Amino acid sequence: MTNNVRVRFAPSPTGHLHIGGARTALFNYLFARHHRGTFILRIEDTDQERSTKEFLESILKGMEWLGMEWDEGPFHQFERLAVYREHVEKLLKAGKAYRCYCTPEELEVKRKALLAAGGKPKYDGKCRTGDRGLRTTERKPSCIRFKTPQEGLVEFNDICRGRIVTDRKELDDMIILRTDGTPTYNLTVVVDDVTMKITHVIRGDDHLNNTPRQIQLYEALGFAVPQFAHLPMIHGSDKKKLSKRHGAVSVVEYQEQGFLPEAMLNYLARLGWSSGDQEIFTKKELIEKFDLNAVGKSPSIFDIGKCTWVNSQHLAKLSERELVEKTKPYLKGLGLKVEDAEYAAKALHSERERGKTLKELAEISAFYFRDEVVWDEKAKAKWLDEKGKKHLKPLLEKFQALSRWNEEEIKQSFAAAQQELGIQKMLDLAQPLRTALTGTTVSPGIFEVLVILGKERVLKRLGKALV
RNA sequence: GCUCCCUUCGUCUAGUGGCCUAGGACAUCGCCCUCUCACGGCGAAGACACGGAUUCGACUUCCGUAGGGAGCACCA
Repeated sequence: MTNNVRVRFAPSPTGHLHIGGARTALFNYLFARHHRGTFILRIEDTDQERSTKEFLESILKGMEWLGMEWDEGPFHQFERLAVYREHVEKLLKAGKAYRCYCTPEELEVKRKALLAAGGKPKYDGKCRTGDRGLRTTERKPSCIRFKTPQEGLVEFNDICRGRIVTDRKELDDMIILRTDGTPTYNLTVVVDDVTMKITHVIRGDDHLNNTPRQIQLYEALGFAVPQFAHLPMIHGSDKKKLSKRHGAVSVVEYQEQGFLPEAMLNYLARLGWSSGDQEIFTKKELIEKFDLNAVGKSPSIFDIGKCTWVNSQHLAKLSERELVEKTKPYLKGLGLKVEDAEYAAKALHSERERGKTLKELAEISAFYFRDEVVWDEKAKAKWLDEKGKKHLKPLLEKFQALSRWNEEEIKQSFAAAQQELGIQKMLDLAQPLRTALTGTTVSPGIFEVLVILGKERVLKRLGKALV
Protein backbone atom coordinates (compact mmCIF):
# COMPACT_ATOMS: atom_id res chain seq x y z
CA MET A 1 0.00 0.00 0.00
CA THR A 2 2.78 2.40 -0.82
CA ASN A 3 3.11 4.66 -3.81
CA ASN A 4 -0.14 3.97 -5.58
CA VAL A 5 -2.38 5.34 -2.87
CA ARG A 6 -4.75 7.91 -4.33
CA VAL A 7 -7.23 9.79 -2.15
CA ARG A 8 -9.39 12.82 -2.63
CA PHE A 9 -11.10 15.55 -0.69
CA ALA A 10 -14.36 16.39 -2.41
CA PRO A 11 -16.15 19.37 -0.89
CA SER A 12 -19.17 20.93 -2.45
CA PRO A 13 -18.99 24.70 -2.73
CA THR A 14 -22.28 25.24 -0.94
CA GLY A 15 -20.62 26.45 2.23
CA HIS A 16 -17.30 27.45 3.76
CA LEU A 17 -14.52 25.05 4.62
CA HIS A 18 -15.44 24.47 8.24
CA ILE A 19 -13.88 22.43 11.02
CA GLY A 20 -15.50 19.18 9.96
CA GLY A 21 -14.56 19.53 6.31
CA ALA A 22 -11.04 20.59 7.21
CA ARG A 23 -10.60 17.52 9.40
CA THR A 24 -11.79 15.25 6.59
CA ALA A 25 -9.40 16.98 4.21
CA LEU A 26 -6.61 16.62 6.76
CA PHE A 27 -7.06 12.88 7.22
CA ASN A 28 -7.00 12.41 3.47
CA TYR A 29 -3.96 14.62 3.23
CA LEU A 30 -2.08 12.88 6.03
CA PHE A 31 -2.94 9.45 4.67
CA ALA A 32 -1.69 10.43 1.22
CA ARG A 33 1.54 11.95 2.48
CA HIS A 34 2.17 9.09 4.89
CA HIS A 35 1.97 6.59 2.06
CA ARG A 36 3.65 8.90 -0.44
CA GLY A 37 0.49 8.78 -2.46
CA THR A 38 -1.53 11.35 -4.33
CA PHE A 39 -3.95 13.83 -2.83
CA ILE A 40 -6.64 15.07 -5.18
CA LEU A 41 -8.99 18.01 -4.78
CA ARG A 42 -12.35 17.64 -6.44
CA ILE A 43 -15.15 20.15 -6.34
CA GLU A 44 -18.58 18.57 -6.25
CA ASP A 45 -20.61 21.26 -7.91
CA THR A 46 -23.30 19.45 -9.82
CA ASP A 47 -25.85 21.28 -7.74
CA GLN A 48 -25.62 24.54 -9.61
CA GLU A 49 -28.41 26.03 -7.58
CA ARG A 50 -26.49 26.10 -4.34
CA SER A 51 -22.87 26.17 -5.49
CA THR A 52 -21.20 29.56 -5.50
CA LYS A 53 -17.88 30.96 -6.56
CA GLU A 54 -17.47 32.66 -3.18
CA PHE A 55 -17.65 29.38 -1.33
CA LEU A 56 -15.24 27.79 -3.78
CA GLU A 57 -12.73 30.55 -3.14
CA SER A 58 -13.27 30.28 0.57
CA ILE A 59 -12.53 26.55 0.44
CA LEU A 60 -9.40 27.06 -1.61
CA LYS A 61 -8.25 29.77 0.74
CA GLY A 62 -8.80 27.54 3.74
CA MET A 63 -6.86 24.67 2.19
CA GLU A 64 -4.04 27.00 1.36
CA TRP A 65 -3.90 28.54 4.81
CA LEU A 66 -3.78 25.14 6.47
CA GLY A 67 -1.04 24.11 4.11
CA MET A 68 -2.78 21.09 2.65
CA GLU A 69 -1.40 21.29 -0.84
CA TRP A 70 -3.04 18.97 -3.35
CA ASP A 71 -1.34 17.10 -6.15
CA GLU A 72 -4.10 17.03 -8.74
CA GLY A 73 -7.09 19.25 -9.42
CA PRO A 74 -9.15 21.03 -8.47
CA PHE A 75 -11.42 19.10 -10.78
CA HIS A 76 -14.91 20.39 -11.25
CA GLN A 77 -17.69 17.90 -11.67
CA PHE A 78 -19.65 20.42 -13.62
CA GLU A 79 -17.05 20.18 -16.36
CA ARG A 80 -17.36 16.43 -16.53
CA LEU A 81 -21.02 16.06 -17.37
CA ALA A 82 -20.24 14.17 -20.57
CA VAL A 83 -18.36 11.54 -18.61
CA TYR A 84 -21.31 10.89 -16.35
CA ARG A 85 -23.79 10.71 -19.22
CA GLU A 86 -21.60 8.16 -20.90
CA HIS A 87 -21.81 5.94 -17.86
CA VAL A 88 -25.54 6.43 -17.51
CA GLU A 89 -25.88 5.45 -21.14
CA LYS A 90 -23.90 2.31 -20.44
CA LEU A 91 -26.22 1.36 -17.59
CA LEU A 92 -29.26 2.09 -19.69
CA LYS A 93 -28.06 -0.13 -22.51
CA ALA A 94 -27.28 -2.92 -20.10
CA GLY A 95 -30.79 -2.71 -18.70
CA LYS A 96 -29.42 -1.66 -15.32
CA ALA A 97 -31.12 1.70 -15.38
CA TYR A 98 -34.41 2.99 -16.69
CA ARG A 99 -36.35 6.11 -17.47
CA CYS A 100 -38.77 7.27 -14.84
CA TYR A 101 -41.70 9.48 -15.71
CA CYS A 102 -43.00 10.02 -12.24
CA THR A 103 -43.34 13.67 -11.35
CA PRO A 104 -41.83 15.11 -8.19
CA GLU A 105 -45.33 15.93 -6.97
CA GLU A 106 -46.46 12.37 -7.46
CA LEU A 107 -43.42 11.08 -5.59
CA GLU A 108 -43.92 13.48 -2.75
CA VAL A 109 -47.44 12.24 -2.19
CA LYS A 110 -46.28 8.63 -2.14
CA ARG A 111 -43.41 9.39 0.18
CA LYS A 112 -45.68 11.02 2.67
CA ALA A 113 -48.11 8.14 2.53
CA LEU A 114 -45.38 5.60 3.17
CA LEU A 115 -43.96 7.61 6.02
CA ALA A 116 -47.41 7.99 7.56
CA ALA A 117 -47.89 4.25 7.31
CA GLY A 118 -44.75 3.81 9.38
CA GLY A 119 -42.55 2.55 6.59
CA LYS A 120 -39.44 3.61 4.79
CA PRO A 121 -40.15 6.13 2.04
CA LYS A 122 -38.68 4.11 -0.79
CA TYR A 123 -39.49 4.58 -4.46
CA ASP A 124 -42.13 2.05 -5.39
CA GLY A 125 -40.60 1.14 -8.74
CA LYS A 126 -43.56 2.20 -10.83
CA CYS A 127 -41.49 2.84 -13.95
CA ARG A 128 -39.14 -0.06 -13.34
CA THR A 129 -40.91 -2.53 -15.53
CA GLY A 130 -42.22 -2.06 -19.02
CA ASP A 131 -40.43 -1.60 -22.28
CA ARG A 132 -40.06 2.16 -22.13
CA GLY A 133 -36.52 1.91 -20.87
CA LEU A 134 -34.73 2.76 -24.08
CA ARG A 135 -37.37 4.86 -25.78
CA THR A 136 -35.60 8.19 -25.59
CA THR A 137 -37.95 9.78 -28.08
CA GLU A 138 -40.67 9.92 -25.47
CA ARG A 139 -41.70 13.53 -25.08
CA LYS A 140 -42.70 13.41 -21.46
CA PRO A 141 -39.99 14.68 -19.13
CA SER A 142 -38.11 11.89 -17.44
CA CYS A 143 -35.16 11.18 -15.24
CA ILE A 144 -33.01 8.06 -15.07
CA ARG A 145 -33.11 5.65 -12.18
CA PHE A 146 -30.68 2.92 -11.27
CA LYS A 147 -32.26 -0.51 -11.18
CA THR A 148 -31.11 -1.56 -7.74
CA PRO A 149 -30.62 -5.30 -7.27
CA GLN A 150 -33.06 -6.50 -4.62
CA GLU A 151 -31.57 -9.87 -3.74
CA GLY A 152 -28.91 -10.57 -1.18
CA LEU A 153 -26.59 -8.44 0.90
CA VAL A 154 -24.08 -5.71 0.25
CA GLU A 155 -21.07 -5.95 2.49
CA PHE A 156 -17.85 -4.06 2.82
CA ASN A 157 -15.07 -3.73 5.29
CA ASP A 158 -14.68 -0.20 6.52
CA ILE A 159 -11.18 0.67 7.75
CA CYS A 160 -12.60 2.60 10.70
CA ARG A 161 -15.84 0.74 11.34
CA GLY A 162 -15.17 -2.82 10.41
CA ARG A 163 -17.67 -4.99 8.59
CA ILE A 164 -20.84 -3.25 7.42
CA VAL A 165 -23.69 -5.33 6.04
CA THR A 166 -26.82 -4.06 4.37
CA ASP A 167 -29.79 -5.91 2.95
CA ARG A 168 -30.26 -4.85 -0.67
CA LYS A 169 -33.98 -4.71 -0.07
CA GLU A 170 -33.40 -1.62 2.02
CA LEU A 171 -32.16 0.23 -1.02
CA ASP A 172 -34.51 1.66 -3.62
CA ASP A 173 -34.02 2.74 -7.21
CA MET A 174 -32.22 6.02 -6.85
CA ILE A 175 -32.17 8.73 -9.45
CA ILE A 176 -28.82 8.98 -11.18
CA LEU A 177 -29.67 11.53 -13.87
CA ARG A 178 -32.05 14.37 -13.19
CA THR A 179 -34.76 15.47 -15.57
CA ASP A 180 -32.56 18.38 -16.58
CA GLY A 181 -29.85 15.96 -17.61
CA THR A 182 -27.45 16.62 -14.74
CA PRO A 183 -26.18 13.66 -12.73
CA THR A 184 -26.73 13.19 -9.01
CA TYR A 185 -24.19 12.71 -6.27
CA ASN A 186 -24.22 8.94 -5.90
CA LEU A 187 -23.47 8.53 -9.57
CA THR A 188 -20.85 11.23 -9.89
CA VAL A 189 -18.97 10.17 -6.81
CA VAL A 190 -18.65 6.63 -8.14
CA VAL A 191 -17.73 7.63 -11.67
CA ASP A 192 -15.20 10.16 -10.43
CA ASP A 193 -13.60 7.88 -7.89
CA VAL A 194 -13.24 5.24 -10.55
CA THR A 195 -11.91 7.47 -13.30
CA MET A 196 -9.59 9.24 -10.90
CA LYS A 197 -8.38 5.86 -9.69
CA ILE A 198 -9.12 6.58 -6.07
CA THR A 199 -7.90 3.73 -3.88
CA HIS A 200 -9.25 4.88 -0.51
CA VAL A 201 -12.43 6.82 0.03
CA ILE A 202 -11.97 8.69 3.31
CA ARG A 203 -14.99 10.77 4.27
CA GLY A 204 -17.39 11.66 7.05
CA ASP A 205 -19.63 8.92 8.40
CA ASP A 206 -22.66 10.78 7.17
CA HIS A 207 -21.84 8.89 3.99
CA LEU A 208 -21.90 5.50 5.62
CA ASN A 209 -25.48 4.90 4.55
CA ASN A 210 -24.71 5.90 0.97
CA THR A 211 -21.88 3.47 0.63
CA PRO A 212 -23.97 0.34 -0.09
CA ARG A 213 -25.77 2.19 -2.87
CA GLN A 214 -22.50 3.27 -4.32
CA ILE A 215 -21.09 -0.22 -4.12
CA GLN A 216 -24.02 -1.46 -6.16
CA LEU A 217 -23.18 1.13 -8.75
CA TYR A 218 -19.56 -0.01 -8.84
CA GLU A 219 -20.80 -3.54 -9.34
CA ALA A 220 -23.24 -2.61 -12.08
CA LEU A 221 -20.59 -0.63 -13.90
CA GLY A 222 -18.12 -3.47 -13.54
CA PHE A 223 -15.58 -1.49 -11.53
CA ALA A 224 -13.42 -2.53 -8.62
CA VAL A 225 -14.66 -1.20 -5.29
CA PRO A 226 -12.19 1.01 -3.42
CA GLN A 227 -11.46 0.82 0.31
CA PHE A 228 -13.65 2.92 2.54
CA ALA A 229 -12.88 4.73 5.77
CA HIS A 230 -15.75 6.57 7.43
CA LEU A 231 -14.64 9.13 9.96
CA PRO A 232 -16.69 10.02 13.02
CA MET A 233 -18.29 13.44 12.79
CA ILE A 234 -17.33 16.50 14.77
CA HIS A 235 -20.13 17.91 16.84
CA GLY A 236 -20.72 21.27 18.46
CA SER A 237 -20.65 21.78 22.20
CA ASP A 238 -24.31 20.74 22.44
CA LYS A 239 -23.36 17.34 21.02
CA LYS A 240 -25.45 18.13 17.99
CA LYS A 241 -24.31 18.56 14.47
CA LEU A 242 -21.98 21.47 13.88
CA SER A 243 -23.87 24.65 13.24
CA LYS A 244 -23.03 28.28 12.70
CA ARG A 245 -22.76 28.97 16.39
CA HIS A 246 -20.05 26.52 17.22
CA GLY A 247 -17.46 25.70 14.66
CA ALA A 248 -19.20 25.53 11.32
CA VAL A 249 -17.67 28.89 10.64
CA SER A 250 -14.98 29.08 8.02
CA VAL A 251 -11.56 27.91 9.15
CA VAL A 252 -10.25 31.19 7.83
CA GLU A 253 -11.98 32.75 10.80
CA TYR A 254 -9.54 30.95 13.04
CA GLN A 255 -6.76 32.58 11.12
CA GLU A 256 -8.30 35.93 11.91
CA GLN A 257 -8.49 34.95 15.56
CA GLY A 258 -4.75 34.43 15.54
CA PHE A 259 -4.44 30.66 15.31
CA LEU A 260 -1.42 29.12 13.66
CA PRO A 261 -2.21 26.74 10.80
CA GLU A 262 0.13 24.09 12.19
CA ALA A 263 -1.67 24.29 15.54
CA MET A 264 -5.02 23.96 13.83
CA LEU A 265 -3.77 20.90 11.97
CA ASN A 266 -2.45 19.46 15.22
CA TYR A 267 -5.69 19.97 17.10
CA LEU A 268 -7.87 18.74 14.26
CA ALA A 269 -5.78 15.61 13.90
CA ARG A 270 -6.33 14.79 17.56
CA LEU A 271 -10.07 14.90 17.07
CA GLY A 272 -10.79 11.26 16.44
CA TRP A 273 -7.19 10.16 16.23
CA SER A 274 -4.37 9.72 18.71
CA SER A 275 -0.89 8.35 18.98
CA GLY A 276 -0.14 7.28 22.53
CA ASP A 277 -0.11 10.16 24.95
CA GLN A 278 1.33 12.67 22.54
CA GLU A 279 -0.58 15.92 22.26
CA ILE A 280 1.71 18.22 20.32
CA PHE A 281 2.76 17.24 16.82
CA THR A 282 4.56 19.03 14.04
CA LYS A 283 3.15 18.56 10.58
CA LYS A 284 6.01 16.22 9.83
CA GLU A 285 5.25 14.08 12.86
CA LEU A 286 1.60 14.00 11.93
CA ILE A 287 2.50 12.63 8.51
CA GLU A 288 4.87 10.09 10.01
CA LYS A 289 2.51 8.83 12.67
CA PHE A 290 -0.91 9.10 11.10
CA ASP A 291 -2.73 5.80 10.84
CA LEU A 292 -6.32 5.33 9.74
CA ASN A 293 -6.57 2.22 11.88
CA ALA A 294 -6.07 4.35 14.98
CA VAL A 295 -9.06 6.52 14.16
CA GLY A 296 -11.89 6.14 16.66
CA LYS A 297 -15.55 5.54 15.99
CA SER A 298 -17.44 7.96 18.17
CA PRO A 299 -18.08 11.58 17.34
CA SER A 300 -16.07 14.28 19.06
CA ILE A 301 -16.77 17.80 20.14
CA PHE A 302 -14.73 20.75 19.03
CA ASP A 303 -13.25 22.36 22.14
CA ILE A 304 -11.97 25.84 21.48
CA GLY A 305 -10.24 25.84 24.86
CA LYS A 306 -7.98 22.94 24.06
CA CYS A 307 -7.47 24.21 20.55
CA THR A 308 -6.23 27.45 22.07
CA TRP A 309 -3.84 25.59 24.35
CA VAL A 310 -2.44 23.63 21.40
CA ASN A 311 -1.96 26.94 19.65
CA SER A 312 -0.04 28.32 22.60
CA GLN A 313 2.26 25.31 22.48
CA HIS A 314 3.05 25.92 18.84
CA LEU A 315 3.43 29.64 19.45
CA ALA A 316 6.10 28.82 22.01
CA LYS A 317 8.15 27.03 19.36
CA LEU A 318 8.32 29.96 16.98
CA SER A 319 11.63 31.77 16.60
CA GLU A 320 11.63 35.43 17.54
CA ARG A 321 11.89 36.35 13.91
CA GLU A 322 8.87 34.22 12.99
CA LEU A 323 7.00 35.62 15.93
CA VAL A 324 7.49 39.16 14.68
CA GLU A 325 6.53 38.33 11.13
CA LYS A 326 3.42 36.43 12.15
CA THR A 327 2.26 38.99 14.70
CA LYS A 328 2.74 41.97 12.40
CA PRO A 329 -0.64 41.66 10.67
CA TYR A 330 -2.42 41.61 14.01
CA LEU A 331 -0.52 44.67 15.23
CA LYS A 332 -1.47 46.31 11.99
CA GLY A 333 -5.06 45.44 12.76
CA LEU A 334 -4.66 47.55 15.89
CA GLY A 335 -3.28 50.39 13.84
CA LEU A 336 0.27 49.73 14.97
CA LYS A 337 3.35 49.47 12.84
CA VAL A 338 6.59 47.63 13.46
CA GLU A 339 9.40 50.02 12.66
CA ASP A 340 12.24 48.43 14.56
CA ALA A 341 12.34 44.66 14.10
CA GLU A 342 14.79 44.16 16.91
CA TYR A 343 12.68 46.14 19.34
CA ALA A 344 9.59 44.26 18.22
CA ALA A 345 11.34 40.94 18.73
CA LYS A 346 12.23 41.80 22.31
CA ALA A 347 8.81 43.21 23.01
CA LEU A 348 6.89 40.26 21.62
CA HIS A 349 9.25 37.78 23.19
CA SER A 350 8.58 39.29 26.60
CA GLU A 351 4.85 38.69 26.19
CA ARG A 352 4.84 35.47 24.22
CA GLU A 353 3.83 33.11 27.01
CA ARG A 354 1.00 35.39 27.99
CA GLY A 355 -0.71 35.36 24.61
CA LYS A 356 -2.25 32.13 23.46
CA THR A 357 -3.03 33.43 20.00
CA LEU A 358 -1.27 35.86 17.71
CA LYS A 359 -4.17 38.22 18.10
CA GLU A 360 -3.95 38.13 21.87
CA LEU A 361 -0.21 38.57 21.70
CA ALA A 362 -0.62 41.67 19.56
CA GLU A 363 -3.18 43.08 21.96
CA ILE A 364 -1.17 42.61 25.12
CA SER A 365 2.04 43.79 23.45
CA ALA A 366 0.41 46.86 21.99
CA PHE A 367 1.65 49.13 24.77
CA TYR A 368 5.21 48.71 23.54
CA PHE A 369 4.27 50.15 20.18
CA ARG A 370 1.93 52.96 21.07
CA ASP A 371 3.13 56.53 21.35
CA GLU A 372 0.61 57.29 24.05
CA VAL A 373 -0.23 54.96 26.89
CA VAL A 374 -3.84 53.84 26.84
CA TRP A 375 -5.09 53.79 30.40
CA ASP A 376 -7.11 51.16 32.05
CA GLU A 377 -9.18 53.50 34.21
CA LYS A 378 -9.46 51.11 37.10
CA ALA A 379 -5.72 50.58 37.19
CA LYS A 380 -5.10 54.30 36.98
CA ALA A 381 -7.47 55.04 39.82
CA LYS A 382 -5.94 52.42 42.03
CA TRP A 383 -2.23 52.87 41.43
CA LEU A 384 -1.76 56.33 40.01
CA ASP A 385 -3.45 58.13 42.82
CA GLU A 386 -1.70 60.92 44.73
CA LYS A 387 0.32 58.42 46.70
CA GLY A 388 1.40 56.54 43.61
CA LYS A 389 2.47 59.68 41.84
CA LYS A 390 4.36 60.83 44.88
CA HIS A 391 6.29 57.58 44.90
CA LEU A 392 6.98 57.66 41.21
CA LYS A 393 8.56 61.09 41.26
CA PRO A 394 11.80 60.20 43.05
CA LEU A 395 11.99 57.07 40.92
CA LEU A 396 11.79 59.16 37.79
CA GLU A 397 14.62 61.32 39.06
CA LYS A 398 16.78 58.33 39.77
CA PHE A 399 16.14 56.93 36.32
CA GLN A 400 16.97 60.27 34.76
CA ALA A 401 20.32 60.24 36.45
CA LEU A 402 21.29 56.83 35.12
CA SER A 403 24.06 56.88 32.57
CA ARG A 404 23.76 53.22 31.70
CA TRP A 405 20.33 51.69 31.06
CA ASN A 406 20.57 48.05 32.00
CA GLU A 407 18.73 45.76 34.35
CA GLU A 408 21.40 45.97 37.03
CA GLU A 409 21.40 49.74 37.23
CA ILE A 410 17.64 49.96 37.04
CA LYS A 411 17.20 47.48 39.86
CA GLN A 412 19.56 49.46 42.06
CA SER A 413 17.69 52.68 41.42
CA PHE A 414 14.41 50.99 42.09
CA ALA A 415 15.64 49.47 45.34
CA ALA A 416 17.11 52.76 46.49
CA ALA A 417 13.87 54.60 45.78
CA GLN A 418 11.86 51.94 47.54
CA GLN A 419 14.00 52.22 50.60
CA GLU A 420 14.02 56.00 50.68
CA LEU A 421 10.28 56.05 50.41
CA GLY A 422 9.96 53.49 53.15
CA ILE A 423 7.93 51.13 51.01
CA GLN A 424 7.77 47.65 52.51
CA LYS A 425 6.41 45.68 49.66
CA MET A 426 7.95 45.94 46.23
CA LEU A 427 4.43 45.61 44.88
CA ASP A 428 3.53 49.07 46.08
CA LEU A 429 6.13 50.68 43.91
CA ALA A 430 6.08 48.19 41.05
CA GLN A 431 2.38 48.51 40.33
CA PRO A 432 2.29 52.29 40.01
CA LEU A 433 5.33 52.04 37.76
CA ARG A 434 3.76 49.26 35.70
CA THR A 435 0.56 51.22 35.33
CA ALA A 436 2.47 54.33 34.29
CA LEU A 437 4.41 52.45 31.63
CA THR A 438 1.85 50.03 30.27
CA GLY A 439 -1.49 51.50 31.29
CA THR A 440 -2.49 48.24 33.01
CA THR A 441 -1.70 46.15 36.05
CA VAL A 442 -0.59 43.18 33.98
CA SER A 443 2.65 42.93 32.06
CA PRO A 444 5.94 41.03 31.89
CA GLY A 445 8.39 41.51 34.75
CA ILE A 446 8.72 45.19 35.47
CA PHE A 447 12.49 45.31 34.96
CA GLU A 448 12.16 43.49 31.67
CA VAL A 449 9.63 46.05 30.53
CA LEU A 450 11.87 48.87 31.66
CA VAL A 451 14.87 47.56 29.76
CA ILE A 452 12.95 46.85 26.57
CA LEU A 453 11.12 50.16 26.49
CA GLY A 454 14.41 52.01 26.87
CA LYS A 455 15.26 55.07 28.87
CA GLU A 456 13.70 57.57 26.52
CA ARG A 457 10.26 55.95 26.43
CA VAL A 458 10.31 55.27 30.15
CA LEU A 459 11.08 58.86 31.08
CA LYS A 460 8.49 60.15 28.67
CA ARG A 461 5.78 57.86 29.96
CA LEU A 462 6.63 58.49 33.59
CA GLY A 463 6.54 62.20 32.95
CA LYS A 464 3.07 61.94 31.44
CA ALA A 465 1.82 59.77 34.26
CA LEU A 466 2.84 62.31 36.84
CA VAL A 467 0.85 65.13 35.31
C1' G B 1 -41.55 5.47 11.31
C1' C B 2 -37.79 2.20 8.98
C1' U B 3 -32.43 1.00 8.24
C1' C B 4 -27.44 1.70 9.57
C1' C B 5 -23.73 3.61 12.96
C1' C B 6 -21.93 5.28 17.81
C1' U B 7 -21.56 5.21 23.66
C1' U B 8 -14.44 5.50 29.05
C1' C B 9 -13.62 11.76 33.57
C1' G B 10 -17.18 18.37 31.62
C1' U B 11 -14.04 17.85 26.76
C1' C B 12 -10.12 15.12 23.57
C1' U B 13 -8.44 10.34 24.38
C1' A B 14 -5.26 5.48 26.25
C1' G B 15 -7.13 0.74 26.95
C1' U B 16 -7.97 -5.21 21.77
C1' G B 17 -10.00 -10.77 28.64
C1' G B 18 -6.08 -10.68 33.90
C1' C B 19 -0.65 -5.23 33.42
C1' C B 20 -6.92 -1.15 35.64
C1' U B 21 -6.92 0.66 42.89
C1' A B 22 -9.02 2.61 34.66
C1' G B 23 -3.47 6.13 32.30
C1' G B 24 -2.49 11.02 29.77
C1' A B 25 -4.04 15.98 27.97
C1' C B 26 -7.36 20.52 28.10
C1' A B 27 -10.56 22.89 31.44
C1' U B 28 -11.62 23.39 36.98
C1' C B 29 -9.82 23.78 42.15
C1' G B 30 -5.66 24.03 45.85
C1' C B 31 -0.45 24.77 46.98
C1' C B 32 4.55 26.37 45.43
C1' C B 33 7.36 29.98 42.51
C1' U B 34 6.48 35.53 42.51
C1' C B 35 6.76 42.84 41.43
C1' U B 36 1.34 41.93 38.48
C1' C B 37 -0.31 38.38 34.96
C1' A B 38 1.31 34.30 32.73
C1' C B 39 4.80 30.18 32.25
C1' G B 40 6.54 26.21 35.16
C1' G B 41 6.32 22.56 39.34
C1' C B 42 3.37 19.69 42.79
C1' G B 43 -1.39 17.94 44.20
C1' A B 44 -6.96 17.32 44.25
C1' A B 45 -11.52 16.31 42.16
C1' G B 46 -13.51 13.77 37.99
C1' A B 47 -15.44 8.36 33.61
C1' C B 48 -16.03 2.48 31.77
C1' A B 49 -24.67 4.66 29.84
C1' C B 50 -27.83 0.56 31.93
C1' G B 51 -29.31 -4.72 32.27
C1' G B 52 -28.38 -9.63 31.16
C1' A B 53 -25.15 -13.60 29.01
C1' U B 54 -20.21 -15.99 28.06
C1' U B 55 -15.82 -16.75 31.22
C1' C B 56 -12.03 -18.75 36.77
C1' G B 57 -11.94 -13.42 35.38
C1' A B 58 -14.86 -8.34 31.64
C1' C B 59 -13.82 -1.32 30.02
C1' U B 60 -12.40 -5.08 26.63
C1' U B 61 -16.81 -10.66 23.60
C1' C B 62 -22.29 -11.52 22.67
C1' C B 63 -27.55 -10.03 23.30
C1' G B 64 -31.07 -6.49 24.84
C1' U B 65 -32.52 -1.42 26.76
C1' A B 66 -31.71 3.70 26.89
C1' G B 67 -29.40 7.95 24.79
C1' G B 68 -27.03 10.24 20.55
C1' G B 69 -25.88 10.57 15.26
C1' A B 70 -26.75 9.57 10.11
C1' G B 71 -29.48 7.95 5.83
C1' C B 72 -34.25 7.05 3.69
C1' A B 73 -34.13 14.00 -1.88
C1' C B 74 -34.53 15.06 -9.37
C1' C B 75 -28.70 17.96 -1.84
C1' A B 76 -23.83 16.60 -1.51
